[in-house]
This record gives sequence, C-alpha cells and structure tokens, in this order.
Amino acid sequence: MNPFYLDVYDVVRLIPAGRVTSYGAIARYLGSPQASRMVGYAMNNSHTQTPYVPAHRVVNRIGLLTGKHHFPGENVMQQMLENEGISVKKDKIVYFKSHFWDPNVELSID
DNA sequence: GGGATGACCTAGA
DNA sequence: GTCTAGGCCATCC
Repeated sequence: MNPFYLDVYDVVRLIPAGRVTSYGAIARYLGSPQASRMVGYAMNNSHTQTPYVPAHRVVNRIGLLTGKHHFPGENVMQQMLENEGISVKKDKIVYFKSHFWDPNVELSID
C-alpha cells in the first residue's frame, strides 16, 4: 500500500466524531492539493483497512455525500452522520461550515 | 503498452 | 452564483 493511502486513512481516523472534512482538505494536508481524486480513490479501498476508517466523515467541498453509494446501504452514510449529531438533508450536510474540520488547521504543525 | 474512469479541487472567465 | 479547462494518479479494459 502506498504511503499516500496510509496517510489518507490516518488523517481520516483523526477526524473527531461529529465533524467532517473534505477530500481536498486532506489532499492539501498531504502536500498534493490537486490530488484530491486520489483521496477519493483511497476511500474506495478504505473498507479493507484496519482499524476502521470513518469514510462517512469525508465529503466533498460543499458537504455533499457523494460517496454514499459506495456504502453497504443507501442511507448508511447519512444515518451514521446523524448518529454523530450532524444533520443531513438531501444528501447534503446542514451547516457544513460549522461541522467542517480542516486538518490544515487542526493538525497544523506550525 | 494506451485510453478511459473516478467518493475531487482550483483557477479563470 | 454559473461554466469550462486542467490537473492529480491508481485501476480497469
């Protein structure tokens, strides 16, 4: 497994419950701002990783649950988010800006 | 080997 | 706010 993948999973695991982040934020944190597609692709393989990777806490830049179709059920992703106190409407996170967790800020090395 | 696809983002108009 | 173009790189055909 490439370090990039492992790094992605590691960052995703650091996302606190009730918070979400975006693929681009992770990509930027890893030093490849334009490799966001790779982050999404890494998520495609996240279910094979241990420990569990909370992929439901990763959405696109506008808070849309673009990856919900990759979960076992149709509304699994949404229900898990709601279980953590995040409101989801029309496959989109309500008050996304308030729930947003930016690794570039929260995990800032500087 | 080449071409297409994908849980995306940024920049410019 | 919209649209288009380019880029990232693993994986599949």
